[in-house]
Amino acid sequence: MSKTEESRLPVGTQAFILSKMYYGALTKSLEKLDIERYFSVLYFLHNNKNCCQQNICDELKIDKTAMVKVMDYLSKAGWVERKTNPDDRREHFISLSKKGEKQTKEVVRSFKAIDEKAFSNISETERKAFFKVMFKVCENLEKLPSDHLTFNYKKSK
Amino acid sequence: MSKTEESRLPVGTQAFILSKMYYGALTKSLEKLDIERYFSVLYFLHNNKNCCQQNICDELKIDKTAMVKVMDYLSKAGWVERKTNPDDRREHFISLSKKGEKQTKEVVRSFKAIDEKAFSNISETERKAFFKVMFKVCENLEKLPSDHLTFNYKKSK
DNA sequence: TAAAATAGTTGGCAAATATAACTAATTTAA
DNA sequence: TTAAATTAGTTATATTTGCCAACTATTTTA
Repeated sequence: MSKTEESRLPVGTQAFILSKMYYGALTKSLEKLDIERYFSVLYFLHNNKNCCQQNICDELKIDKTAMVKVMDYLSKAGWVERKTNPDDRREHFISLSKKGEKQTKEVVRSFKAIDEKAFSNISETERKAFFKVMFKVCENLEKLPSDHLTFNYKKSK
Repeated sequence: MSKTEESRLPVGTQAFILSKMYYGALTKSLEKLDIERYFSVLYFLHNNKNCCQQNICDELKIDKTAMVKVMDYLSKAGWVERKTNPDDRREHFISLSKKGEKQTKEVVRSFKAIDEKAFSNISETERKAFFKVMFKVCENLEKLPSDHLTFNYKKSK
């Protein structure tokens, strides 16, 4: 199972595999809820109050037209509410509803439980170092020229 | 940009973001090719001879019905060939064609170039430790009960 | 104050993901 | 040793996602 440096998968591929397994486990552990998608958005909203859709798009690298559908789904299910920002009426503040707030606690618990299990045999030091590198890699990747990426403010033609 | 331990995203979410940025950059850097998808499969085939479709599915966590479409796409484009394994005629060995072999070198170069840039300001030691943790996390996640995951041999009902 | 940029929306299309049901070949276990 | 179970690959289908172009409303800029 262990790979040599030569044959190991590229970091992007390995990260994608990790995320697929992670969401498989997460979705399984949350199947009793009345929604079955977009848990990462709820996690984000739990930690970020008064953000608008574009903020979520930027942080989670989700396309803004996809975000409309996410919000339709979550507000229809009664988890989130959209409120126009009075100081910039283009923006819609997104907040968890009473129900969403309550249920999201369960979502966050599941996320943390799976993180816990994912790092079960890994020391605190190693885990911190791992995330430090992960953030650096993301920062580096953000600088590279990129295709169809998610925040389509301006078309490159 | 740096996160506290409390507010940082779950590892699965962060890995997914990383992979989206990674593939954005990769796709951009390979846009001159006559294919525009499934580069990770080609990378895998470059390092693994005489594998059948299921091997690729298992390693890259891709559903086997999706793999059929991947193989249709790549063989139609003339990059790969399917050959029945004479020792187990259920299996189709997948190999790179002459053209695929040649072009995949370019794909592998691009992967390695982006990995290089992704880890540009990260030491060799840190990088190795990072991948070690990444593999451990994947191993841990593999053990968890999981939904609709990709290798659907047996239905859990 | 006209032009440019931004937040969000809509509609459409291609691709990704998952399920169910199938064929053919091989392995297993009674 | 053969009937049952499993496996590799395929087909068909439905749903979701990702991306683009075009649009409205609002705010920023020059």
